[in-house]
Amino acid sequence: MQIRNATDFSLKYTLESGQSFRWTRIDDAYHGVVGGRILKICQIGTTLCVESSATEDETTFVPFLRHYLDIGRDVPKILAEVDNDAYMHRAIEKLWGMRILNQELWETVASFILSQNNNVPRIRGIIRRLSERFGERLTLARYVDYSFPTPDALATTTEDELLACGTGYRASYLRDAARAVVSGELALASVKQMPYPEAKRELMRRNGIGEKVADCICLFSLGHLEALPIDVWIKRIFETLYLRRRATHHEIRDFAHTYFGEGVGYAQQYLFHYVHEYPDWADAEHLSLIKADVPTAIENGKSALN
DNA sequence: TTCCAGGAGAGAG
DNA sequence: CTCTCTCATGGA
Repeated sequence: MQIRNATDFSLKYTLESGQSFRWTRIDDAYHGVVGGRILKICQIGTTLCVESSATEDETTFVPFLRHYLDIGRDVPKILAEVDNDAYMHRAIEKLWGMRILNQELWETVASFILSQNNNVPRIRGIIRRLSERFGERLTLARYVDYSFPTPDALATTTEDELLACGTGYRASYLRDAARAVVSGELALASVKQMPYPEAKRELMRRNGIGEKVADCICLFSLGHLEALPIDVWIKRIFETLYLRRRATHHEIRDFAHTYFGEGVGYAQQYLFHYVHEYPDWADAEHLSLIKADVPTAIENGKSALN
């Protein structure tokens, strides 16, 4: 099956920018599990070639996948709105086509609970072991993978079995969240209907979901582009490039939202991935890109800073 | 050995 | 409100 006219889209940057932990590149094709089936996707120009382990109805599958990959949203327009300085301009230019996924909600909740105080390779390993242990075996040709465990599967297991997958102290957070979904105390279907502030607040009622994880869920699953997950990297980036001083999360949030506007989630993702792709992100040459623009940036953000 | 990773919670001040 | 300490794990 093919998806045509995927313009201003990069499969590589979209799937390798730390928002999903489930995709593996083999040669030029990405293999992953979405919605209980294995997908194999490769990009040739503006065409995506897709294979599925399930029998797909093209009339529903193509729109589903376009939504998952955020194709169809006018991302160039959003990027134009956050393109406020030479530094951001370079990030957009280098990572052109990167989009923010709309991932399945339960998987995103569970994955980012596991992400706290952890690194991407380890998070991927934990999720892989949880899926092997509690998910359903799937095959596409000779490729084998496992569906993400259902809330029920994780709610009815023991904490020791979760620990055996490498979750560490996050095991109880994960199991409690699974139980809350099963009991209906955390109503995922209704969270999907909520505007950003309510969705975030509802998610943060769970033990193990703080502000950053809630923002990741809002951004990477629910399409709330005004969400700004502040991890150690985003804090470092804003302190180094824009605020040029030690800053609290509140100050960073205030500045970023004023400076970048409604598309701050997209701006954040380009900055986050850029500094990972380019380890020299804060060298003299890079700092010179933004130096002339900083006073403007601070000025634009000042109304929110005091 | 220590430090770090897409942090959060509990407690103290 | 902010600051500090701890939490399990493995790779650098």
